Amino acid sequence: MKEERKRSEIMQSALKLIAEKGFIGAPMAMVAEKANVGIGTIYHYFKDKNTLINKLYMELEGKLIKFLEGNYNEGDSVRERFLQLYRGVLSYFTDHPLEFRYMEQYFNSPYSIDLRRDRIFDDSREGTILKKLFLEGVEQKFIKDLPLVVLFALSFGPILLLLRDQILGFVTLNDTLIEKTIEACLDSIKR
Amino acid sequence: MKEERKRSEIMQSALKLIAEKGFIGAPMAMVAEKANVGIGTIYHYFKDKNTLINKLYMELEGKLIKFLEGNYNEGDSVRERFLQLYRGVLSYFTDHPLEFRYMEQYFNSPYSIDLRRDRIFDDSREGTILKKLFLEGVEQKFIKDLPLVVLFALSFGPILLLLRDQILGFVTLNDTLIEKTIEACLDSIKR
Amino acid sequence: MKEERKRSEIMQSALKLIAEKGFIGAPMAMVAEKANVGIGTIYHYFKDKNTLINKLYMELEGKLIKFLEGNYNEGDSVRERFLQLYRGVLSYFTDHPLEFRYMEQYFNSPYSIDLRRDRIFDDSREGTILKKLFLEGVEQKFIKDLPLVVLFALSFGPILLLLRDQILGFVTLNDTLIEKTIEACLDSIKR
Amino acid sequence: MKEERKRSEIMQSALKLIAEKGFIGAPMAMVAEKANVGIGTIYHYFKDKNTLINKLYMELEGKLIKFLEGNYNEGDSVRERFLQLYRGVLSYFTDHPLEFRYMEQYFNSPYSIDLRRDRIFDDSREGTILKKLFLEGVEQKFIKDLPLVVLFALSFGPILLLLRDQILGFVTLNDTLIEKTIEACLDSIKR
DNA sequence: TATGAATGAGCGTTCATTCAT
DNA sequence: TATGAATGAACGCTCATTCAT
Repeated sequence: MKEERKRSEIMQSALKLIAEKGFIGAPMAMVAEKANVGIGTIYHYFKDKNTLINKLYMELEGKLIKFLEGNYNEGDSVRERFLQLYRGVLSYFTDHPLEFRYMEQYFNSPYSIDLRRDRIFDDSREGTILKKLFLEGVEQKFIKDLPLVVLFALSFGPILLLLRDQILGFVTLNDTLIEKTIEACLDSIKR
Repeated sequence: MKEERKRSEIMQSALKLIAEKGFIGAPMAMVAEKANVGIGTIYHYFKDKNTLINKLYMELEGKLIKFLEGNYNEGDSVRERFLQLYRGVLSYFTDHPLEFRYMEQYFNSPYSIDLRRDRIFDDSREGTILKKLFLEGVEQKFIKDLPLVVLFALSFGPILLLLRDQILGFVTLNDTLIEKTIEACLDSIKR
Repeated sequence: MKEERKRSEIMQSALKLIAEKGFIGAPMAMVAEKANVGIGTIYHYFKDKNTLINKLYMELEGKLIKFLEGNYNEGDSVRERFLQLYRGVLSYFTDHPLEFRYMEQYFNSPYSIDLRRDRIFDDSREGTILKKLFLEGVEQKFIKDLPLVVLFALSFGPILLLLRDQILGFVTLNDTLIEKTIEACLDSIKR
Repeated sequence: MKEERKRSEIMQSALKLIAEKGFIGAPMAMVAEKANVGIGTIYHYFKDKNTLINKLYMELEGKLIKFLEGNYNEGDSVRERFLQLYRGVLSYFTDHPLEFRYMEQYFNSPYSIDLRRDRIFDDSREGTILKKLFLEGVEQKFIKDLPLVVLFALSFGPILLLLRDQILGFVTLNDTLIEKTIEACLDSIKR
């Protein structure tokens, strides 16, 4: 119990520091301090900084996927499922800005070398869902017949950019704006 | 003359190293070595590493804008001008992958703190052009009536993501694919 | 009983690790792991690492002396007793290479500060035996009249060097070679 | 000029500290301090601690060999040449106790892994001289017909042990004692 | 008695920056 | 102007030791 608490506090501390100041701005000593833990303690739970960073990423990714799956209803129309995914990503990261900043930095760093975003279409559950949704849409002639990477970029490129702007304080997205935006995303992949 | 050459070689060296290995992978000593210049010399041209990084970014941005302006024809239709801009960004960064990697890293780092992307709509020439184009499109009822940031995200979000994938080797974009993609981008902002 | 087993396994573990990897290559955690014992347990049996190392040395020394005494026959001639001691040391360490490596490292480290080799002539049983043998040989005009340290160095210097070479794999000593070698050692102290 | 002085002071500092306190007792910060040099400076001259230690060893070995060669006269009889070598080693290390302690520790550590004492018979000048001397002695039926390693051990084992005792203060060797000792060493390899 | 999570001083090393030449 | 030797703060990480269970 207690041990899991320490592990979790270390991860929280790392999440905050790295999200706010980047990997360099988050020395292990500072992570330890913010977690109210001795430096050595971190090394009981994580082999080294690299491992901490990767484990943290994987945990955050897991949480995101769980959330998206919770909102995803196989019975809905393709259109509705797309809108639901877009809405989900936007609302999840709006509620979890640190996680957005962290994941963004993670992808933009050598840490993600073995775990590139092309994973998005790998055989993980998340990858499968998205891939199947795209293929189903293409088959129904609802979605343009373009490569998956292109469809992905059209779908999520704008959303990721907007989330960034929102988290940095350049926009505030209200509900009607969000609906208009995700409709626009759909417009770009719709036939 | 000669002095300008040194300055330029330092910047080239920094560009390559940082684009390929990130800011951490580019210590000043290595930048100097790759530029065939003494370490101290860098500090004659740039106050410190921070300054070098910022100056380099500004230079790269300037080159990009110049290129885009060269391809931009005020006489063209709004539609054509959008397509031209999209095409321009895609082709410029396809030809200059190091610059793409550099700028991407720059935005994703504490170095860009004072120079946020909201500059895109500031009073620089580039900002003005893009802003005017969006406003003109909205006025003509050709473009959706959405905030500029949203329109920007819809326009360039997909393109930036695709460029990344292409540079990392996950896709290869041929001309017809490019045309389809930029049409799709236009679809998302078109009424 | 069981407690003694733990103590003994800790010592075995320390012996192996230190003999093979040196004092630095044998952290307490590793000693504990190899002994299938909790880290804390070591500290029940030994005050600290220093104590463990010293106790281990003393135990190994005791075993060696016991072995040498077993082969030592007061009734033999001085000459025979010398040869028997030389033979004993060679055969004991050939059969116990880890113990040789351990003791060698021990003497060559700050750990042995309080327990220098001059002990060899102290009032321990071993010291007494060797001292008496040298003195008896000198008195019988069989051994050169030299200081005890010198006689000791002449006797055992070559043997220790050879053992080292053998354990490291540079020589293999067979029985005839051993006999020739110990005769040569005797030649150096013989009148 | 000045640069070479710093390099040399770093080596002197390392020599003293390591000889007196061992490799662990000589942290880089202490080496730097004793050399009146910044920590970073050490790393200009030596890639890392390992390299410093190895370079230092090689330098000390070079000095020793030079000294021994200076005292070695090809025209002398085999007997005289042996005595001269023994005398040389004894007097060199008596005058340079730190170097003795350093080299002793070096051989007894993982640092010497790639540079084992079997080098003594390799094709370095030193190795060649000693090897030739042994072979010549054997051929002249002056020296026992034993493997080189054994002859080496008989010759230098006692001397190294005695030097150790002397440096630690357990004996003081005067000239007559030295002469008797090296004669005894010769006795062990003489036919 | 036995455990191992927790600790933090201390290590080797890096690197942006300075300054005498 | 150009250099690179010199610096030391700061980093990631190790490990002997403690102590609550």
